Amino acid sequence: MTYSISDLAEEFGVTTRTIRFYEEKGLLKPQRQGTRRIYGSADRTRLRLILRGKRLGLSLEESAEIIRMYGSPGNNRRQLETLLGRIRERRDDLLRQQRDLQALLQELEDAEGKCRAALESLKA
Amino acid sequence: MTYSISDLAEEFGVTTRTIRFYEEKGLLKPQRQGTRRIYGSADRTRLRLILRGKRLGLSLEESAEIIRMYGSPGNNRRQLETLLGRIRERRDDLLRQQRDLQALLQELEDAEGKCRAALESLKA
DNA sequence: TTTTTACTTTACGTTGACGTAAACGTCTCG
DNA sequence: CGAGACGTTTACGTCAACGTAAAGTAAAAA
Repeated sequence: MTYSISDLAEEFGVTTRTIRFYEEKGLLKPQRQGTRRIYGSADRTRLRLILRGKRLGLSLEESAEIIRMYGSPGNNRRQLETLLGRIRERRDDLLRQQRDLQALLQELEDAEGKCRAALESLKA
Repeated sequence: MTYSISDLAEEFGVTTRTIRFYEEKGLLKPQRQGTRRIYGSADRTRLRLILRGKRLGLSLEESAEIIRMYGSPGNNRRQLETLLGRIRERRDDLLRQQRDLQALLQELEDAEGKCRAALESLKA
């Protein structure tokens, strides 16, 4: 399956400018048909990963790094070990983020409770 | 307990410029002692919330809104209902983020596995 | 064949979140 | 009393992540 740039833009709710920008930054490398960009399912997946990273507050550079982590197990030992290190760093960041998120959710729940209580007391 | 601007800066690992910037944007309103800023524990808490929001990828404006949610249950009915709506929107965002995060953690774990396997096969 | 429609490149503009530097007060320690 | 240490305001600079507009190409529809 292949997609045009506006197919992807529409599907993911971003502008074509955004997608071209990601390419400019080396995050996407679609095929060309003449001058036109043709995206395959791999490109589509990468875009999905980028946007997910964005929702998580990652920079494009960080998302790019994570994406590189998947693809290239590489074969050099030292490279593998640094990669393993980076993966663990990222994971620790994410675990901290998970705790932050949990706390924030809890507090929003409390706020909702207070809010509903206030509404109740208005009825009375 | 009270704090100077550099007390807070050091404690939270940010610059004083950052803290002044947050004030400029209306997120903090410390007491003044002459021209000096004096922060209380409420300010400190707000700063903590802002920085947590930042780690979660929230903009300052979004963090500001969430902070306002805690403080002001307000008393007007319509106000309370819109507030309740905003709270739920935010919560839905966060729940989505939680799923994103979980997926990313899973994938990082897989990547770690692949990475370790590659290291093993190098030993052999 | 003309006119849309979709796509392209190039390039300058914008916004959020600060960094950085200058120029100035005010303690407090030696 | 002079020198740091810490604070202040003002203002221009910077970087990421796009937005926006101009000017052109190519294919498809009227």
